[in-house]
Amino acid sequence: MMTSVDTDLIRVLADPLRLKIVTLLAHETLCTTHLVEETGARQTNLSNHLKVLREAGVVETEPCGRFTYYKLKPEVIAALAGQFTELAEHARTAADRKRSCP
Amino acid sequence: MMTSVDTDLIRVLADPLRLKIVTLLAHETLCTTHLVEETGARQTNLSNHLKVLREAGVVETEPCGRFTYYKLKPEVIAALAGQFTELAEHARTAADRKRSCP
DNA sequence: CACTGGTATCAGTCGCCACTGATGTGAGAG
DNA sequence: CTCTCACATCAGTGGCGACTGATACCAGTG
Repeated sequence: MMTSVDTDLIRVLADPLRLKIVTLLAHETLCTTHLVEETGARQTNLSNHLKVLREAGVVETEPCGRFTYYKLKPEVIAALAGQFTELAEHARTAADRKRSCP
Repeated sequence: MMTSVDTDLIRVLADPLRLKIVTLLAHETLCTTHLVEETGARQTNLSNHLKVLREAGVVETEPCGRFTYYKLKPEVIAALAGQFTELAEHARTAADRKRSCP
């Protein structure tokens, strides 16, 4: 059985601005305006990144009048953490399993 | 205090081929030739990625005659897993902390 | 209805990075 | 020594994606 990590999910989180967004949302549920203030990025740019995060299932939206609240989905991050933990566990014993030189 | 995840480390792992390498090394300590067989990638390409992983401190090298063994550093992956776990923990209570609309 | 403000979408530009072929290096084998 | 093989480095190229301005959309307000 092959312990593997979701590549697409990591690629989504690999962008500095997106990771910043995720970090902010991990502490507080915010709407786009707040994120513009916090990150200093343009609204268009931020909206693009939020779309990526939404389509990746990392965040959820909750409309509130004219505003749109974004909140992080903890189970997605937790699942990723689990995959890395499993990988690290495997790696601890990988030094013993050394394939011989061809 | 701000729970944050190492962006550079994630960016290193965000490449499909590099993640494949990391996954393989998590199960077995291998040398470049093995990785060429397993991934099907060119030796040059693979060597470039291994350099990135080396400089990021994700893998260690161990010379063995003409061969070079690569092994994963478990503590790096474990640290990353810990950061995501912490982030997920925070996110579980983030729904309660909703900043009011401006 | 018109107007304002929050958010999403569109089309275009630009820079970074993954991949390539060619070449360099260094250790064993003969 | 020479030759071979494992691996690293170099220079060049192509494509994806982050960012931008302009614009469309939609919900409240008056």
